[in-house]
Amino acid sequence: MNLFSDIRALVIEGIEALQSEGTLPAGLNTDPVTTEPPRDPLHGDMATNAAMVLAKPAKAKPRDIAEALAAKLRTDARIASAEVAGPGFLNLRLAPAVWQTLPGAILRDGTAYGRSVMGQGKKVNVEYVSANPTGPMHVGHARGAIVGDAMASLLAYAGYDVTREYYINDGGGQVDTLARSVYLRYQEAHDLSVDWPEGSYPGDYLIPVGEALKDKVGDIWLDAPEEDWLQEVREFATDAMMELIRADLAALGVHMDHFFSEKSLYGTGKIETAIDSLRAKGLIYRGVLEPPKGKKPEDWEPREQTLFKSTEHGDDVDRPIMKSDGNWTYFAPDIAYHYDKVERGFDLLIDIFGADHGGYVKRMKAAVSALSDGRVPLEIKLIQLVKLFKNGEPFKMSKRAGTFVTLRDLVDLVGPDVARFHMLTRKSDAALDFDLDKVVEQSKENPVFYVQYAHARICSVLRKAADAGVDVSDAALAAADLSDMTHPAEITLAGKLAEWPRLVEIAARTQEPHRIATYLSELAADLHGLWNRGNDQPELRFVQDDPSATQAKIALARSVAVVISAGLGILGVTPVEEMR
RNA sequence: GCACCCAUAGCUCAGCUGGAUAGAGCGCUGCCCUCCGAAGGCAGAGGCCAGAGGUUCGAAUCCUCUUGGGUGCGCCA
Repeated sequence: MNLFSDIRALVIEGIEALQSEGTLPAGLNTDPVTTEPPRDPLHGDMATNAAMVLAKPAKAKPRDIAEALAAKLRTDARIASAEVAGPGFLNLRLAPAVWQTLPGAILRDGTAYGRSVMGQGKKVNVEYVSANPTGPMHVGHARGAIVGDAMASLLAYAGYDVTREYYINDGGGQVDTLARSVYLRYQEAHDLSVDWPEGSYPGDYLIPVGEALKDKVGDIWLDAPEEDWLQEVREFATDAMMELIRADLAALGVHMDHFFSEKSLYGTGKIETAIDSLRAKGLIYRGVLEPPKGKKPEDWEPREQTLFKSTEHGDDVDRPIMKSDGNWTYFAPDIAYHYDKVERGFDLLIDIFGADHGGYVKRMKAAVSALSDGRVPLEIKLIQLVKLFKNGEPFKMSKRAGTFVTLRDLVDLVGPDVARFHMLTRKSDAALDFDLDKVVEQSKENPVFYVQYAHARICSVLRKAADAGVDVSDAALAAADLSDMTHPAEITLAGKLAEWPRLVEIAARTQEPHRIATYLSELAADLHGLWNRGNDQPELRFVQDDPSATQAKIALARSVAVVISAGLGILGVTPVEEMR
């Protein structure tokens, strides 16, 4: 059920009728024809641009087309009025009956109202978080995790076949550093005093890992050379870190379908296969790069290395894939990983990166373009940083002062629902302010509360009506007679509900889950607006003296609750039934 | 130096594959609380959409340039 596409279909029918009677020429492309909510409600319920986009190909004046189309549309029972306005807009007002049937339709569909088939079951891989397994995740990771997770849910709701994936960077030198740090904690667990070299990970979170290692192997590695223990400690340490990370993600409500290990690419020929695929396309060569301009390359010396000709696929310079010591650069396994994704048959790849990886976008897109011969698009979303505040003051994070805020701290302080909703209130390519106190405040300026409150209010009304003996089951409400639902405030609210399926498609197409949060805030505002009118106008209250009148009023309210539930479901936020 | 991202009300930000008189919250001004939940409500003032060109019937939206801010730029991932 999508009122906007229903009416659009009606508009297209009208255009076809005009074509068959010769008023409009045949063969017009109607794809650009849209039906959308008018900016000003005074213009009507819905507007179409049909006359304006058809004017040029039909070689006719927009207003003439609009008049002819209006005459056709007026014959349909669903159209109460059709007026030409401005440069050629056709403003439509829908018959009250159309609005009156909407809540029932929503209640029959439940939270599936708004689902779309837009994605056509296409396979999408959303890779997000992918934090290094060297320690607990911080607040910045939280935003990427939340945006990625909501993106995945949104695309699934819009009809895509979604896989949520995490790439574990467990193959590089940093995990050696991690292993050495754990080894030091292991020595400490045996009451040895140790020195922490530059660049190690001295965080407290490795103390229990060192203890656990001691419990597992005793003292066998205490005096052993590094080559004896490095490999095993590395595995032990990354396993421990991934356990930590999985638990943190679970606390946020994030659950991956698949964890992909970088290490699994080494020694298995997978990197070589991927690089060979590029070599077969003539994109791998030995060469010398120019030094970057502007930056002072103090120890720059021209050096021949193995390069990927990423400039063939839109990058600015070619990129090295092998270090001078013969090892792969970090880029090589990344190529192999994306090659694997392409081989797994995904139709669309989405990577969620931190903004500090912006310089990496072009080369990664170039790699996927080359590997898939341009068949598989790679979309990369950069997540801007989160600025933490506490009571209006910037909150300085410092490991030394003990004020470093981890993802787990964040969840413990504000809860997963508040964290998730607030992180999704801004588009992800803009920086976000997160005030640890204000996000839990219960006031209108806090959208998390405002939306939750709307849902709770509706639940409260349902409880009240049920206490009065009214049947408030969705089945009963869906069958209620809404022919008295005519007040503008009620129609406005129904109009907002009608926008939901359309908004889902816009959000999915633009891959911007924050639009869901924005919409929910608007919907909540309309609900509260109707509620407040009930203060002055008793006929607008949801609970009436007459049970059947109450059912009619509540059907509208309940359908708002259903859409809020659906929207919050995409965002991964629990709709609450009571506020305390 | 180059690349990418950002710039909308005093503040924080929405703004639909280009559409009509650019919206919300906060703050400000004025009214309102016996009323389904005042955890507020209604109304008002407040804009050169950073600037300049261009494309278009039509531009906050697309293109070019300029300015201001962020991020990144060969053997770290």
